[in-house]
Amino acid sequence: MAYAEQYIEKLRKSGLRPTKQRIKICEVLFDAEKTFHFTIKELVKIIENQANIKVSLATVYNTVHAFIRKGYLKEIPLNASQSYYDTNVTHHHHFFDEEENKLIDIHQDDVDEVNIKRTIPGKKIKSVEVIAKIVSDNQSQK
Amino acid sequence: MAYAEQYIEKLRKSGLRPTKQRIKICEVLFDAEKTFHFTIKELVKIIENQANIKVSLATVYNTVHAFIRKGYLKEIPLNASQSYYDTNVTHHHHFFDEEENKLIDIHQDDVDEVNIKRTIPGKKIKSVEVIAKIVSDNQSQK
DNA sequence: CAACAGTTTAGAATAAATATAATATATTAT
DNA sequence: ATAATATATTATATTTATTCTAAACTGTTG
Repeated sequence: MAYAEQYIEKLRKSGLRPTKQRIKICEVLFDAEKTFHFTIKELVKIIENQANIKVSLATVYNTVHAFIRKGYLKEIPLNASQSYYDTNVTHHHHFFDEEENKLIDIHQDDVDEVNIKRTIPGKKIKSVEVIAKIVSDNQSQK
Repeated sequence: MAYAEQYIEKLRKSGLRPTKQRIKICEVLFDAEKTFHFTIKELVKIIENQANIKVSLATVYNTVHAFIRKGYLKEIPLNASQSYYDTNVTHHHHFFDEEENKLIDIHQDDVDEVNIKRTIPGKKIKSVEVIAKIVSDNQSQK
C-alpha cells in the first residue's frame, strides 16, 4: 500500500493524526477510480461495507470538515435537507435534479468562465459555484 | 390598501385562499421597498413585530413553499443549516459571507451570462444560480 | 343557523448536525 | 520497550430546522 503515505500526509496537513479510522476514510474518498458525490450517511455506509472497521458519525463529520477546510473536499451549495460533498475539488459545476435528488457534474469546459466584476472590501472570493436546477421537460409546461 | 388585491391574486394563483395570515405574509414579503433575503424564522419574527396577528411556523412554511412553486419567491442554494429565501426573483446571483453568514446580491450585470452547453435528455434547466463564497482577505493567508 | 370544506395552530415527530464525556488509542520522553 | 501524557473514538444526548398531525377554528353556503 503505497497509498497510505499520501493519506497520512493529507491527514497531517489537515491537522489530524493518522488513525485507523481516518485512513479508512481517506481510502474510500481518495482511492476511488472516479470522483464522486456523497452525504455523510452514505460515506459511513460505504465504509461499513468495505471494511471491518467501525467508524462513528462524529469521526466522519470531523474528518470531512477538516478536509473541506484544507480544500481536499468541496461542499456543494444546495438547499437540500442534507449536505452534499464532492471529492472532485477541481473547478467544475453541477446540475441538481430536483425530482430525483441527484447531482450531475458539469465539466468546466461546458460552462463559460464565471467572471464576477464586483468585489467586497476586505473580502476575497474563496469559491465560485454554478448550480443549475433541472426538472422533467414535459414539452407542454403549464 | 390597493395592495390587498394583488396579494389576493398572488395567493389565488398559488392555489391558496386569501386568509388574514396569508395576506399578512404577502404584505411583509411584497410590500417592502427593497427586495430582501430571509429565513423562515426571521419572517415569523418580522410578522410578529409588525402586526398583532399570530401566524404559526407551519402556515409560513406552507405559504412560502407555495410561492416558490409559483415563482414568486426563490430559494437560494446554500449548504447552510437553515434555508435562505429571496424576494428578488429576477435573474441575479449571490456572495455568501461564510464568516458572518450573510448574503449579498450580485447584480446580473456584474456577472457574465452563464451559458451551459451541456444538456440532460428529458430534462430542462429550471434555474441557474451562481454562489461565490467569500472570506476575509488577510493578505497573508497561511 | 347548521353543515361543510378548507385553515390555522400547537405540539409531536423526524432527521441532520453538533457537543459531551467516558473509554480507548497513539505519542513522547525516558 | 514502557510509563506518562495527550489526543481520538465512540455512544449517547442535545440542538435545531423542518414536516406532520389532529384538533379547534373560520367562513361560506344552503
